[in-house]
Amino acid sequence: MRDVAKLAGVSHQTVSRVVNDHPNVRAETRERVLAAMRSLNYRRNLAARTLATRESHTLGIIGFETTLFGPESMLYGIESAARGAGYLVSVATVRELSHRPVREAMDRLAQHDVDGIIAIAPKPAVITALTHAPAGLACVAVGGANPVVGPASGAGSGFDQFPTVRVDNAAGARLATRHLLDLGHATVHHAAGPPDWPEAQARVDGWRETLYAAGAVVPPVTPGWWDAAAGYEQGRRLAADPEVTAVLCANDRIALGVLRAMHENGRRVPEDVSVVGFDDMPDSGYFMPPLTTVHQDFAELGRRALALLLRHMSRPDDGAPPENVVVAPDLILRTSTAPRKNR
Amino acid sequence: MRDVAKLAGVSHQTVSRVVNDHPNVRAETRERVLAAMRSLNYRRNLAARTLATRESHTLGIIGFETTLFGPESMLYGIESAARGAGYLVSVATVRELSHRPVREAMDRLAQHDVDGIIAIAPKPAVITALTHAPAGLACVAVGGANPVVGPASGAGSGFDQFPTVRVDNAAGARLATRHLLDLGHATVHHAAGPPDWPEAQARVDGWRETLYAAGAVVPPVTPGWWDAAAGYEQGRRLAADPEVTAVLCANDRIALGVLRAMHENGRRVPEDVSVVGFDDMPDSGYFMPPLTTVHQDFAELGRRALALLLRHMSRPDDGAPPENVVVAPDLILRTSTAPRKNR
DNA sequence: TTCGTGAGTGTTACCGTTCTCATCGTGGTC
DNA sequence: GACCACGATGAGAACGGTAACACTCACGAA
Repeated sequence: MRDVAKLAGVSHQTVSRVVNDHPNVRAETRERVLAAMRSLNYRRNLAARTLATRESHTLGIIGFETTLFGPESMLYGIESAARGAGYLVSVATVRELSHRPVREAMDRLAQHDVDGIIAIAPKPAVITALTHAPAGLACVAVGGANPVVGPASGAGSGFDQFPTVRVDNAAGARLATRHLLDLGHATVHHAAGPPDWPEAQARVDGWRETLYAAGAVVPPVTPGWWDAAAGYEQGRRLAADPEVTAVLCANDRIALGVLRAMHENGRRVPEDVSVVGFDDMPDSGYFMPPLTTVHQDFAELGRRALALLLRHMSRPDDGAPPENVVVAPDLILRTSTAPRKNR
Repeated sequence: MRDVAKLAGVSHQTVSRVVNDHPNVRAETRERVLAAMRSLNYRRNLAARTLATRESHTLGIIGFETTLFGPESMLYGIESAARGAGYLVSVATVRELSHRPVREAMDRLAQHDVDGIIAIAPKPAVITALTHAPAGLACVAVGGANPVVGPASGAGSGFDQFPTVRVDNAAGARLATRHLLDLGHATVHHAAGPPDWPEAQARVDGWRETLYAAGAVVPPVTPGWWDAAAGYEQGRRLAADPEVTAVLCANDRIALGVLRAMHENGRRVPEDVSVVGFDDMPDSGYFMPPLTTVHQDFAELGRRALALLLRHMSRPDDGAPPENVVVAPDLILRTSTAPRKNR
């Protein structure tokens, strides 16, 4: 910068003004500085800027060290939006969604002076860990359960401390369950996800609630995981039960496993059993049969999270309660669901 | 740091020595400084350190803004290895794998003072863009085609300029094709990926080469993409042709589409047609039928890339030719392949 | 004329480290 | 006893920007 200043015959401060688009610079001077910058191939040093301003123009993302479809897509949504806003994105992953690792990840990001953090926070431990963020470091949580509405969203839940963005999982489950009931199924079984994930729990809740409201029997739920292997296990159990005519799966990968288990047991989908997924992964339209599923727009979720973070950063602690954005999912009808057969 | 120095009754320089584990500090002094650091909850400011040392302890990753299974998994492999080596990882994605966007991504990372860059570089344009990296910025490319062996790997290809890590795609395709021929299939058809991706092309090459060596007919190849929709299109064509008894798919998602097309056309897998995939995605064992496929260890690829980058960073431009690591894939046998039926 | 005002510019300090070099004991060597 | 090497420490100058403030005009109002 000193060299640029010398070449342009101005002070380094004027160069700084040009770089930062400060209005009070004569057009001719600006031009001269720009020319000097070009000819010296000048690039401003962000480390120095960070040191002086305490703004790194870098955002941190805390993610789960596993390739789950949702988090991935969000990462891209966030990154591309961040790029547009002039931020670079740094990633810190955790092998386990518990307090300690998340805090370490946060410390690592904080040490690198990130201006804000977006945590992909499917489990409550992540949110509580976020509570210990250094003062002044803006955080947003994305994913997880639906915030409890009304006065019940008490202290300590995190929802009253951080802006959050999430999909209305319960609503998605309701949509899907309702759809199956409307097709004439007496009740709907559920191939659940891991019970300690609020997202999975919210889907259970939405499902159970809908059955209850319809006066249908609520079948028992067994704990699972998010992949096809777990879905297959659950599917074998469900396929063996002749009462089962409709299954809501906690995500598409589970549905894939269920589909396979049904097939192996000679239960045709959708003729004998209807199956619904959750997520709408890019290929679920090519399952056998193409999967009716609840669509979540993860990229949009990422963009919303970024927007929220940026807003939160610009007006730190204004006393207003944090925003909790909830995105509505919708049901994609394909051919894995059909009216219940007459027996 | 000044505060810590004052509290410990030493100079800031001594604090710096303690922080950096410099040997020449009396044990008792070190202890006093550490105590002061603890009581003031001191954390060193990385921006200042970066400014002084020109080392940011941050690595950049250039990725493709699409959720493809491989790149995802590599990201995690790299990140977790980088963490172990004391680096933070920043991500810059590109919407398009051409020169301009990649260069912009690189500039963005360079401006943030990354110490090195790992580019997920499935297309040659990425590598040529890397050629324009600022001097002294270490780069490693991961993915893409197999480096040409022997003197043919001429100038300009990039392989002679950057360390690279990749899976031997041609070998994987050979493995799979050989397997199908060994099962008695007269020839093997190929549901290809995008022809402008060297990885897809290398798979075509390995496949064609094996057929040729076996004296089998080499069926024509039509261009595709990496997803199930494209696989379905190709699958419909293949299913309509009674000559087709074995299909090698350029990846598992394509295989999913092919499987579905076969099913719709009444061609049973594996009884009538054998199908092999490529990648070994976590759920491909739950396709119908479970997919025989070529396994790639993406996480390992990421780790290797990081190791290479670190080595490259520590001894810049030693004149030695860059290393090109090639990882061998292996074939996972499941039930989508079977001996050819007698007709 | 005199003064205030605001645009355009320069001066100096400061952000929190590390680097280079100087200083001061201390003990071993000749 | 003089000399030297070395361990332990400190002082000051970078590193490359931005912030705060001072200064100089030109111009319009009092």
